[in-house]
Amino acid sequence: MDFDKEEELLKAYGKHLRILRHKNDFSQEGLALASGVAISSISRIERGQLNPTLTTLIKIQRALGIDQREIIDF
Amino acid sequence: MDFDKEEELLKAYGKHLRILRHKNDFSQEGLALASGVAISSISRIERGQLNPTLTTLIKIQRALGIDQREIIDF
DNA sequence: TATAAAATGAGCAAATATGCTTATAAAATA
DNA sequence: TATTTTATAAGCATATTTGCTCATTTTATA
Repeated sequence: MDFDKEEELLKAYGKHLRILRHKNDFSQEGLALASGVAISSISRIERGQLNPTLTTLIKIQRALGIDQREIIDF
Repeated sequence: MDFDKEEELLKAYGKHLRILRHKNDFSQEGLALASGVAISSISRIERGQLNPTLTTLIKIQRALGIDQREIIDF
């Protein structure tokens, strides 16, 4: 990352994910159960403390029932 | 991952990335230099051996000069 | 306000991503 | 065919992701 700091990018992504989650009426716990991703990971991703892997993103995207493109459109 | 195996998903993603890279006229080395992602990582991602993080995906997307959505549309 | 639900925080272990290097192999081109 | 470019492979060290658990805090609701 040379333009943005990685830190800022992850924070921005966290906000995006939180909005998606709320829009689709999930609590962190509900999303964790539906996706198979640990609630602690979801919490950390939303706070910009974790840099999720592709498969984690796809698990979340599928659980939310959204389009693949939407998960990264932030 | 309950429907697909994670392995298959990463393979499918690797194919997608390779196509994007060729479409934009990059060698693995060129993409590595442009993105700051190690060539060994790029090679492993394309072969489905590595589960890239969000920031790695974004670095590659930016280097390729493509839309954010395109990097995950596979 | 009191209670319940939702989210954060911290710490641990295990698995894995990343970058680096060197050696080979495969593919493209002169 | 010979040369060069491109890609694979493997191994190592380091950093980080992930899941787990428990305690605490914050937010929503009765």
